[in-house]
Amino acid sequence: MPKQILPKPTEGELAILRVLWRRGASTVREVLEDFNQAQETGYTTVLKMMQIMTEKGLLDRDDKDRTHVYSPRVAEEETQRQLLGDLLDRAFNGSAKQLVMQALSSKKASREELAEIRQLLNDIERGDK
Amino acid sequence: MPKQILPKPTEGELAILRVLWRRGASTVREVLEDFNQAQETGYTTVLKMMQIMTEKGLLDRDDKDRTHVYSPRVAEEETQRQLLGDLLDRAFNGSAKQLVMQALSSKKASREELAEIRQLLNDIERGDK
DNA sequence: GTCGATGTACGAAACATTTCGTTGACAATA
DNA sequence: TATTGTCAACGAAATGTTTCGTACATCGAC
Repeated sequence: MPKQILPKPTEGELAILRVLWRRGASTVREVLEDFNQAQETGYTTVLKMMQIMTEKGLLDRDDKDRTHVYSPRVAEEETQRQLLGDLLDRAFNGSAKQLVMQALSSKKASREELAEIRQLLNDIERGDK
Repeated sequence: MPKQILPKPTEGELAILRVLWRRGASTVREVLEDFNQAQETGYTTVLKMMQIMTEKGLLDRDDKDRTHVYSPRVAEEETQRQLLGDLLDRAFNGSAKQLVMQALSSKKASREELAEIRQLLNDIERGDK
């Protein structure tokens, strides 16, 4: 039983996770200040969410000092995979191809990025199956 | 002003939309029966959701007969684009490349599908930019 | 030690989503 | 016409998420 299933983060929870992934372990105030570049949010709002996320197992909390320090308990890639897989099932009928085609055609990717994707395609075709 | 912005469908709403996209215009009971292949749901639950979706503009309702007939007001591809773009911003920091790489590496796509994707890459590289 | 700033905890309000019980209209049929 | 089944409408309960007011503890400056 290598890994427990963590709940899918809500929209607000994901916003907090993104800050922690970028900054690393942080206090509530640090997350708040990062947030408030963009939108106004109250201190206790962020605190409460991070407390709930800790209960859910999404964050770890170091409370040995008075000012607690939170860190993400889930890796960014893991969460991306989870959310993407979820969307794949719920909106794309499980068709990865459709999803990728939409992502490529409707969104901007630079020439270098396209080349990297092409390289990945090569690896996949050669590697497995 | 060619097109109004429709709200992002919730999880339950998306499930209903998928039935309608697949079946075409349907009654509440038809959607319900489609649903109940998989999970048990009450009639009034589905009815209520479809009423709300109609209010939100996600569905059209033909109520000239006693049994109303609902149809999706949003195209499947449009909604896919919307949800994918949303996820791209919220979880992938806007990097379409990262998203595509995750989708390709973690999920199954057949050889033919990979070829199609490769073709699309060609088209993109040739066509624009 | 007192005061003000900063921190956590707690509980509830505000809001959205999902679920369903009940009611009254209508229709088919016995 | 009386009964039974199907339907839409309505309202409310149950649940989950987000927001924040308040209370209380701790720390540092004075």
